[in-house]
Amino acid sequence: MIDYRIDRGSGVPAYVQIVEQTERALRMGFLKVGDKLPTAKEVVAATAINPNTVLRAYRDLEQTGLVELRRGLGTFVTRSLARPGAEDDSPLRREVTGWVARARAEGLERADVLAMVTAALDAHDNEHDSHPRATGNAGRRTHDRA
Amino acid sequence: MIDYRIDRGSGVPAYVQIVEQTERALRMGFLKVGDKLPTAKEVVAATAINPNTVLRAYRDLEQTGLVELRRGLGTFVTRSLARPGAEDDSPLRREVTGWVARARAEGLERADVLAMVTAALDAHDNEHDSHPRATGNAGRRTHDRA
Amino acid sequence: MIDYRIDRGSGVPAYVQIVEQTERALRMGFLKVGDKLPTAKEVVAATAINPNTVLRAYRDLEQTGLVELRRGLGTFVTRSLARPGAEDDSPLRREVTGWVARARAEGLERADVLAMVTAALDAHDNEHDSHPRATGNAGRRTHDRA
Amino acid sequence: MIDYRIDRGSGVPAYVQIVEQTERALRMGFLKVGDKLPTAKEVVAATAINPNTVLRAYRDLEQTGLVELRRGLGTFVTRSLARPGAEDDSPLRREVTGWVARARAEGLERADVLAMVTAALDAHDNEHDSHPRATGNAGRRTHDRA
DNA sequence: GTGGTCTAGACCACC
DNA sequence: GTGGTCTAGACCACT
Repeated sequence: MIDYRIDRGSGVPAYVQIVEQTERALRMGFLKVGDKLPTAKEVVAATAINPNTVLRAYRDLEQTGLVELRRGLGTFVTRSLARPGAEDDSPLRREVTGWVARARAEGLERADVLAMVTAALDAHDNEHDSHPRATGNAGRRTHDRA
Repeated sequence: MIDYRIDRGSGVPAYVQIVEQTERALRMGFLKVGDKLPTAKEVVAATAINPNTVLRAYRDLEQTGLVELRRGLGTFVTRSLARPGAEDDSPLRREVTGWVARARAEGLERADVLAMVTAALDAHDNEHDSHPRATGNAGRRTHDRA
Repeated sequence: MIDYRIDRGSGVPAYVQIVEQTERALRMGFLKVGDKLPTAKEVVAATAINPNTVLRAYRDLEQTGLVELRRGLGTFVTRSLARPGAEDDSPLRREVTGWVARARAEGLERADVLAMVTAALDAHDNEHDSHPRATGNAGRRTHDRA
Repeated sequence: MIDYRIDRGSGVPAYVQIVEQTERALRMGFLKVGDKLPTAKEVVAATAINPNTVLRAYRDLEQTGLVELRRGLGTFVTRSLARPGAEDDSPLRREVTGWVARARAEGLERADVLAMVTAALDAHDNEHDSHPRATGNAGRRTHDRA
């Protein structure tokens, strides 16, 4: 069961954080079609945010076609975002796991690690083709934050 | 000169995006002590957001001691967040550059790449001690988003 | 300026009524691209529903790409649903105007008139082709109520 | 036998859709006094909604005096809403049938057709006296949606 | 007991 | 002054 972590004080709305974390779990295959999301009540118990805020996030996810809210039953995944190449045992996964371990061992913080990857993405996308970007973290569209 | 990219429609407040991007540039050494940030006017011209929003972000950065607003002159970096190990020509940088290129070549999107790194960070931090986290993207503190 | 009428006690959520009425106005060309919707405050003054309920409806319309919410400015139409054949002076419009007048003159209520049209639509769609329906008023998809 | 079509995702409660469709069938004479409504079980089989939801709708219809629930026997129509002028072979019916066919032939969708009629009703009722309305779809009273 | 709507009011983001 | 988020709590729809 996905376990949301809300960073109050990050300036990012709580419902956006839930949407982002859910999408990330879908991309990684941690959540699969048919899986049940925690009930609003469970999220409230775990995060101390308001049930309405959770429902707002779930409604957003429903409108993008990723989940389905079934009254009386719960909220269920209806679409996967899993990518070939991102599986748990793929070469890319194994490589990034090692790289992250080395970076952490060198004393880099979580934010440093993410900054390096973002910079690498920016550089790559600027050199190759279509959609260049300079320093931005902003997605080309909504939900491009990871 | 840093070039902000604002993703309207991501749900993340514009001023937060500016702060995040600035901190990322500081971590990567793209911005150094003494460097001048673009004026609010320049940012407005480039992003079509309101000057007050830019100033709000700069004020936040000033309060965390990263920049200094000098009236009539501009906004200047006063503190670096650069890390040894994250330099442009460090092994870690070279490795991540290659890894990102391979991931992109396999068809993974920007969001997939960031999701994989976040998952690797979560896994690492869960196994090794201090700051465990499960699925969260949220930083331990404010501004830990990359 | 569109003038929403909320039927409390119809069982239909207020925000759905706002969405339906807005879409209808778009189909009829009463609202055009660039037009401003009333502010939440104005709707509240006119209908005595809560501002959050209005915003919920506007958010829904935004997510279907019909309007854009601009903070500090208001809510604006971004896409038309106008159909050739439904213009104010089209033959179809003139015919239906006359027909409605005759129906009303014969003592039929508003609900009778709409029931007749719905029945005619059902009969037509059942005979011709693809998507038959019997008695339903329900749309093939969301927002098919008029 | 009336055949309910529930549009899940329209935002309109299922029991309201059943009530609306039943009233429409009564107005059109598709259901007559003494006719039996489908059992909750039959509706469930056809629509995949919960039996309690069907019963809730039938109870509403009973309270408005349109049907009678006879335990062990079923639900029966006790009052007609049929209107002279709305019969199957009336001039008005023939006219609207032709008009609908032309509208559909011109490529108008179901929702366009209903929007045009609603607009015509609004215009008519605004000009002629008693019950003016501008853009609304809402009925003067409960259950005035067609 | 699930999700869903609505209300009320406080505070924030943006123009 | 606009829309936006979040909270709190009441009541409803549905399984």
